Amino acid sequence: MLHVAEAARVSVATVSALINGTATVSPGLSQRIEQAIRDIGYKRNAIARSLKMGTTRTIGLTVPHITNPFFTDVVSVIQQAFDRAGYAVMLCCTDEDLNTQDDQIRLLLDRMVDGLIVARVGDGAILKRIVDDANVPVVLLDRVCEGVDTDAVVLDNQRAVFDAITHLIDLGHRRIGYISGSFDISPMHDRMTGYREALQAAGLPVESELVRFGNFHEVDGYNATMQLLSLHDRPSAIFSANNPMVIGTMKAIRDIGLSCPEDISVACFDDFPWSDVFQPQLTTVAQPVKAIGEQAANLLLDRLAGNRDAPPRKLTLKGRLMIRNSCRPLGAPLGAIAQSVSA
Amino acid sequence: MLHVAEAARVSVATVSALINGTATVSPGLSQRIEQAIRDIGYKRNAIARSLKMGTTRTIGLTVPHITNPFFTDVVSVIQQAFDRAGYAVMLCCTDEDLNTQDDQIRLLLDRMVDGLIVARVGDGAILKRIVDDANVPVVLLDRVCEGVDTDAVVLDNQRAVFDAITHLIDLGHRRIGYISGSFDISPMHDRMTGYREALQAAGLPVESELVRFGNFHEVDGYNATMQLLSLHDRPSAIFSANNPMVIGTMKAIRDIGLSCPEDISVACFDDFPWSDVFQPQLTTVAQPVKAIGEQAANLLLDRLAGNRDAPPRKLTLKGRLMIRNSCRPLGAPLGAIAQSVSA
DNA sequence: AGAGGGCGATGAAACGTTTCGAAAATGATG
DNA sequence: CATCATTTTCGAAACGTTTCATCGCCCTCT
Repeated sequence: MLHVAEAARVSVATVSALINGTATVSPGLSQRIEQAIRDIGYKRNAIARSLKMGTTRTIGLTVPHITNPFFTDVVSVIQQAFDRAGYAVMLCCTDEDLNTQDDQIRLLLDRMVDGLIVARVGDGAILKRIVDDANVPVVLLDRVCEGVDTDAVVLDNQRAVFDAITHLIDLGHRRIGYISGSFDISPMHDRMTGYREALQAAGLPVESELVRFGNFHEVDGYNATMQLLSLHDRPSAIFSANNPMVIGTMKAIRDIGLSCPEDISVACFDDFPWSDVFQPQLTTVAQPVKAIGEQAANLLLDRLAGNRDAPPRKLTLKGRLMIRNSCRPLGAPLGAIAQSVSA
Repeated sequence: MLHVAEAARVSVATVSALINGTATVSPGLSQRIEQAIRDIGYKRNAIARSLKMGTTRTIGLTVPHITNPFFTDVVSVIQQAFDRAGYAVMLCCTDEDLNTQDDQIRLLLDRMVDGLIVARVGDGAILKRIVDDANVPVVLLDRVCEGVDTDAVVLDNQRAVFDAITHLIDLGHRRIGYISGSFDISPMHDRMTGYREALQAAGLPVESELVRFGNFHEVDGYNATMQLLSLHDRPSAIFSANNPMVIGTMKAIRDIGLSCPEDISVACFDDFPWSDVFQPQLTTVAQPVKAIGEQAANLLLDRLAGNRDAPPRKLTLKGRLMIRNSCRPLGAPLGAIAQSVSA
């Protein structure tokens, strides 16, 4: 900018005024300055600007795993929304690890991000402390956190799983295996509650041998399914509480020599693009990923636009049960499967 | 830092020296300063530091679509690598749009990223200009760009497709449909070449009615497949040059009332995690995503470590044909499919 | 014609660091 | 004890912006 000012024989203040439109500058000088900018190929240094202005027009986004298709989609939507608004997005993946998450959030705050969208991991206490003394707005995504009073976008997980399990019960299933992630994040807790309540509402017992825990990865789903399938009285259906784990479930079913849905029905949380072109077509709980991402972005953009003092807003969206042919009616002949399928 | 200095009754220079370890400071002062840092809860402002140092420890990463599983995986690996190295990653998605890409790269450069990893889009001329006068190292990912002489990591696309098409020919297929992305990015060109050469090597004609173009999205694959399937003499196999488009292919096959592999064989570029748990299990060309991501990260990290003058390095990795049951031997009875499957 | 008002341009301070040369303190040596 | 060498500390400039108070100019009004 100094060079531009010299070339145009004006002061840097005038150049700044022209670039930002913060004051009127006469046509003559404007032209000289614009010419100088072109000649020199001047680009404003956003770092210096950030330092002076105290804002970076950059936000931080941390998710557990970008390869989990739910997060892939949400990240994609959020990225687009902020791109439109002229913000850059710094992406971090915590790999479900608490320390990694803390480090990354600190890294982001050091870099003076203007805001944060966090799909948290692990215990909320440290997150709370970090967020409290960071002076930027934070939006919690997918996973809320008691004690951390801030904007959030979540799914009605309990209801969604309730509906899914009820669907299985309606099909005649009585022993329904359930594979959960660990309880220290809210959705896993709520989903489990939905499972339990659906069984109770149907007058069925909640048997602990039918509930297994994993750490969100494919291998965890595999192991859990192996255990369920080797039970003395094995379940006729399995519900997996996230998407990567259901891959493990399908592999376990294949490896043990069973097939879905003939021998065992499967449903899971989170839809994915391939779900209705391959067999079996998985019955899933589809999250409204587009809405989730956009709402999260909007909440943060609203804070960034200056609406700092509004009370925390918590948006709860509804999941949608996508009924396909991976769950068969129990007792009905196999040919009846087709009838239970809806597009 | 000023506050810390005052609290510890030293100069800011001393505080800086202690924090960065750039000079020895006596035990007495060290203790006072550290105490003050704790008391005040001081965090170094990375923006101010960047301005002074001329480095942000942040890199820019642009890909066409993060929802394309190939890019999802590569982004994930790259992100991890830079996270380990203490760098932040700014992610942009160009949506295969040239102008978006230009805007985003400019945005990143304005923010003084230390380096750039680009899976480019469209014409390379503008990219070249941007990269030339940006003074940061650039690594091209997946898609090279003649005229842009810089580090790059790509796949041997030609060979990979050659192998895949040859596999189809070996199975007895003679009319093989091919769905390509547009030619202005190098891999699509090379993949097409592989297709053509495989046919020629087998003494088969290259028929233009069997080659269709799309813009990388599912809907393009759908339309292209519809066209191929309504040909007077329809192909017995279809190869789709990327992953999102093959979903469209499968949907078109389903919608038209055919089934794979009984009526038509399908293979495609890019593997995905579900490929061997659902039916049909797609025969794919798997890219070594982990290696691609890590090599790209390493090339850039090496430049960032100071190795600026080394000549451009171009790494070419090999794809791997994953033979599954979505391609059936022509002429053989259906039962023979199982024999053509390898784990 | 002189005063006042509005507009356009500018100089300089500030944002929070790092760094360099100089000053001060310390220790060793004659 | 004076001198010198060495170590530790510090003041101030610089990074590239934005912003505010000021200044000069021209126009208008009495």
